[in-house]
Amino acid sequence: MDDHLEQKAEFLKALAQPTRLKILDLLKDGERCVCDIFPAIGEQQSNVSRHLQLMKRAGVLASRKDGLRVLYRIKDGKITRLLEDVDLLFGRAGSAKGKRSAA
Amino acid sequence: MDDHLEQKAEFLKALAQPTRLKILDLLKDGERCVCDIFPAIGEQQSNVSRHLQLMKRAGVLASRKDGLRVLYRIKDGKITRLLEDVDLLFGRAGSAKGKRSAA
DNA sequence: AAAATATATTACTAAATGAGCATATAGCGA
DNA sequence: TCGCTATATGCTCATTTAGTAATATATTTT
Repeated sequence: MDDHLEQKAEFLKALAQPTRLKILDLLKDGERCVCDIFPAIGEQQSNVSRHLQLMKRAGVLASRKDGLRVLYRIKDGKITRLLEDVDLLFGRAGSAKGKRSAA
Repeated sequence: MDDHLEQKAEFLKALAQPTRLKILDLLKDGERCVCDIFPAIGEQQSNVSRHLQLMKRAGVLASRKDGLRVLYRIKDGKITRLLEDVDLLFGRAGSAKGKRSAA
């Protein structure tokens, strides 16, 4: 039972960081390779790679290889929903893209 | 826009810690004073007090005074839902109490 | 007003975190 | 095979974090 707590905390912690939120915001539109992500958010490749690993270990992301690249994606649509729900808590609709019904 | 990211990260971070998850698990049944919380989760009063402050600042909790005591509560039912949704992600129903429909 | 109770705050310590830079590893094309 | 590109991994540094213990600040009761 305490084990579950740890896992839950780890999962939430994986979401709870600005750089990672930026990455997730990109990935909500579909899978992307590291080479796309790090320029898009203005962080170093190594830094982004680490954040991706961390989120993967926490169960937030999944990945697959495509030749040289590694494509990352959000593991479960529910996670995207979750993040949108957090936005709603702050009276924020999603970041103007890929929104759902609005109610 | 980056401001919102920070706020979102702070909010999620406030949830992403085992001791705080224990506190939230207690509070989902209703408001509680510090004096009830800290023995219930086996942490020091000062430690719990600081976690409560942190969650309050992050917008997770609200509080009111009742005589000597301070009663804390989860600020918005949506937050409780959010935490339940995280449980569902791990194939966990809520912690056996106060569950909703079960989907 | 003094004692008792509940909560918040401060100072300290150990551990975790995020970022940078350099380097290692893996897969592709010549 | 060699070089080129993409990703992952050490290593270090500065900062943040969770916890403890001690103390300060209410608020109630006597």
